[in-house]
Amino acid sequence: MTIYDIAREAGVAASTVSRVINNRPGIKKETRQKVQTLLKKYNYIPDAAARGLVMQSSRLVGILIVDIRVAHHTESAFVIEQELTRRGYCCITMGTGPRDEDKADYIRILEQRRVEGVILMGSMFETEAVQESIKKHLPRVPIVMVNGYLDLPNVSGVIVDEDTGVEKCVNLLFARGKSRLAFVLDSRSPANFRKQQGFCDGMRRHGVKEEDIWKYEMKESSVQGGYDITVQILRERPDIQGIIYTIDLVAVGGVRAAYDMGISVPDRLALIGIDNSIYGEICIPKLTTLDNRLQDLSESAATILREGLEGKVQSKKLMMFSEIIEREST
Amino acid sequence: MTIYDIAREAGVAASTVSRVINNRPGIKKETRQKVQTLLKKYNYIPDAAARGLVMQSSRLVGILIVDIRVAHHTESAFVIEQELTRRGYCCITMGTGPRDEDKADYIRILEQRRVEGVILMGSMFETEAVQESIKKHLPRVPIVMVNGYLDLPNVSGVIVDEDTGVEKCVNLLFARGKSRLAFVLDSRSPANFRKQQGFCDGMRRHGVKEEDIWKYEMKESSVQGGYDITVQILRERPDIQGIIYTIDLVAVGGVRAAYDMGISVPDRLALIGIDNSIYGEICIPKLTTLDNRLQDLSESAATILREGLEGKVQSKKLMMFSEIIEREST
DNA sequence: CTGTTAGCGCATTCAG
DNA sequence: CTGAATGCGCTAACAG
Repeated sequence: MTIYDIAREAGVAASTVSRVINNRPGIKKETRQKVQTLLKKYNYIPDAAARGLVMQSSRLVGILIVDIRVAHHTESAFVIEQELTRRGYCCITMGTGPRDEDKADYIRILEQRRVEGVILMGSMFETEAVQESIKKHLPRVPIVMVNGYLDLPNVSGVIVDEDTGVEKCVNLLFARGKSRLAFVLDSRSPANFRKQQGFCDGMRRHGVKEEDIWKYEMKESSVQGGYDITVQILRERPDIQGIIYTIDLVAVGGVRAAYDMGISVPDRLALIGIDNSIYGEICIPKLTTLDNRLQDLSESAATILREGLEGKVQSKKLMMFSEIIEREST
Repeated sequence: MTIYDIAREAGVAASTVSRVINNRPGIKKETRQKVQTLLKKYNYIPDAAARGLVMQSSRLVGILIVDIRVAHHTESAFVIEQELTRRGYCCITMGTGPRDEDKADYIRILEQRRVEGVILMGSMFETEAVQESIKKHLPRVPIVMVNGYLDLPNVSGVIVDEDTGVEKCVNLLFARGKSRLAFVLDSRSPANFRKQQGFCDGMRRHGVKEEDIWKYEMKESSVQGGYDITVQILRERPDIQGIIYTIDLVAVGGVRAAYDMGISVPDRLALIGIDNSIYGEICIPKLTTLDNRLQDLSESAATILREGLEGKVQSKKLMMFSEIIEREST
């Protein structure tokens, strides 16, 4: 069913049908009526591709997420999609997978679909390959990174100061009398390295010697992974007093490990996660966590992208501040 | 940058460029070389909309999810997207929101984008309005529902027998010596009503009188909501011995409520959730749960949709069997 | 082996 | 107020 089919049956020209569809003025009432009846009769819906072709605009926004199973990323995507959908854009979100070349390739796919704006979710997109792909394929399309940044004229970033946030966590633990601390990295994302940097800075500021700044890295970012690494840490360093994890999901595995080993939290061991996710509210004791304010981050990202879509200024770098939510594990 | 721009600079016709792009045979090696060099030079990527228009095919698959924040739905979407992307389709997933008219409207949006296949995630799409919208807008496009079904010639459903699954949960609790049981409904989806039905059937089969089949419904599907309703249940029925929740997320709220009220799990109170989600592994004690095998469900859904995309048979109804994973809460 | 022509479905001139 | 003609970027059929 095309406008021509409708036009023929209505005994008018295709352009008239087009005018009716787009509510253009200057159509006789009866003609408009007649056409509209037919449109309804055949459940006619214009082809977005054809319309986009002639209008030179797709009204499409791409949201790229490395892994849509990661809770805090879908939370963000939800907020952003809501806002942009309200503004008349059609948000298509896609999972790229962790491989760098695939992430870059999805930039190409977005060019192919002629998106008018892009959201990049998470610091995992802060890579050379992605940067090059943007330069190649989407050098003029407004792009906003959530918790990440790339130095390109059309890319904006909304980031949270997780480094100083983690430093504050270190301070909190010291204030609670815990000074022998470890840091657990769940995956090698730029954001996580920033967190680790904050940990090291905090420890140094407290006069801890370099060899007593304990850093651990895990194989798999999961509850089980958090469990395993925590057991290992407790074996290697029986006198440890506190652990900071890059992500709640992994920290709750640590809570369980402590429980199974008969180590009381927070008395003997204090635990802190990051993200202020639902996981931290489930476990017993409830997890102290660094709130990186993803909700606010996402809203800002949506706003900045909207401005970009409307042709306003680009390439902002917005910084937000994280804060500790102290619960039962410290 | 269009094929015409490339063609002009290469001194050939547009169709030649098109042939090179699509690896058509019968092009002189040098010509192909010359064109390819230019394609690379300008990072040329064909416009999917224009190509789709003339090829009468979009290679687009739509995945509709009511709320992308719901973990088990994104888990499913992840699996399906992986499979279909591997087959050369471009998956666009969108969050519809809970309102019935919005869900129906997204069917229209998918028609507008001329998708070639659709995944509907969850039983929430099992509504009159969605059914009508499919009849109106996508009567010929293969559609697969994950854990749901609509009786339409182009719609297939992969569903899990959660009703008999819940009945098995009832049996388990009776086997553990628990006979005074309650059922908690977290939201009014068809799947949840099926679960409740299974609960009632199971109770009746054990000779429980109708007035002793306790059913509760909550306002908000969340950990806190599960906490609140559990406190309420324990107040109203101090002698209760077991609770089955429609979803793990809510059940873990119940675990916490029991903990705070000093009620030992599972000795005095047994708790069961549904979904076999990560939440159940986090809480202490670990949650016994009904595994509805979403992974398998999703893989089957992807396979069926793929067959539909390839023009094979449609409108299957595939049933899978859930099974109890007993952990520490029963 | 390559160029010319036509048309996918639509919106937008420009005439009338 | 409406129709005919044109072109968006691309592929395919047909010539040559």
